[in-house]
Amino acid sequence: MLQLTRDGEYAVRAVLHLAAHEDRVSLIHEISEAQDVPKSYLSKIMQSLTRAGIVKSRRGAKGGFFLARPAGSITLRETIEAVEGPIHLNVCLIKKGECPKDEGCPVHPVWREAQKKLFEVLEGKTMQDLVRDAEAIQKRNSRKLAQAR
Amino acid sequence: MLQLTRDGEYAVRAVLHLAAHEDRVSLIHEISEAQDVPKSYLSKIMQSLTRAGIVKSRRGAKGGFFLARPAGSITLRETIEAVEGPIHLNVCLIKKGECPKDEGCPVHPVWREAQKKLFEVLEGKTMQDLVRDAEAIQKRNSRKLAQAR
DNA sequence: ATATTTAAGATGATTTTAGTCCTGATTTAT
DNA sequence: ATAAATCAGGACTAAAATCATCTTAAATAT
Repeated sequence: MLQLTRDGEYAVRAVLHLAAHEDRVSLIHEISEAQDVPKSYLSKIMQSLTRAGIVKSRRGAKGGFFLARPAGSITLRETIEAVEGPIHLNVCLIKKGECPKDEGCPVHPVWREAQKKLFEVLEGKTMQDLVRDAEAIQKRNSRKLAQAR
Repeated sequence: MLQLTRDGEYAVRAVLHLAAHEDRVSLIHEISEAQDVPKSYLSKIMQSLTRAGIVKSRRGAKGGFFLARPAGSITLRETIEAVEGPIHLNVCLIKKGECPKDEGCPVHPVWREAQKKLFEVLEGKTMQDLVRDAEAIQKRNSRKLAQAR
């Protein structure tokens, strides 16, 4: 459907949560509540993120999740692909031979271009950027609220 | 899966075929063979394209399909959305209220930007452009073939 | 030991995808 | 008038993807 799945959306929310609380570990339960993601489902998402090397986990008491690397080095694209697999806007971009025409198809370069542009946007934002953006939005909203009084 | 479905791919092939043979009507059977699309499936695709006002049809002997408008006025985006419905890279772009955070979400503007970029690419190519591109590729390939001899 | 957490795998309901097939409506040719 | 050619529309289906849930195992802190 040319649309991000829940997997990708939930992964972004989870990593963003960890990025906003980089100083400590976060529990599945906590992330689930704060980010509005079903707990048992989130558990699967976190497993993928761990395997992808984006987050790390510690089991047992005092355990939980935390970023494996600085938030400034984790992009949206990386986070999404960790749970959804590599993004290919059209099957013809997966590899040679997926399209009958393949070379010789005039639409192929258009999809390549579209995907490149998409990647530029998704790679242009790190989790650190997004945490800062969220803070800015927060500040703007509370100022608005103060004015309304 | 953030990927174009067969519907969209087939629609593009079909409209491209009509654009390359704008002087006459094309049969389902013919398009199916030439563009490698299952015949009975293509029938559905053509119905959507007709309803969307991109192609016109005539029934009966000497009937078939043809473009409803000049190929230069039909974009890739339009063709795809005719069969897949409006493109929304993320559910949060469908309308307000689809996302729990909605306003206040720092990721939302990123998706808006990504979608804008995608639309720019898909709207920047008309069916006329693509037919010309295909001809250029054809010419280049036959020149290469001649050199190889 | 025990309580707390994540890891991994099995399972399942619902929706989407990617088709097929049949009947009917329309148009043209004879 | 009738037959032949074509598209229109709807019913149907198999397989895959989506979006979860649940249970058991493993690791860790106290």
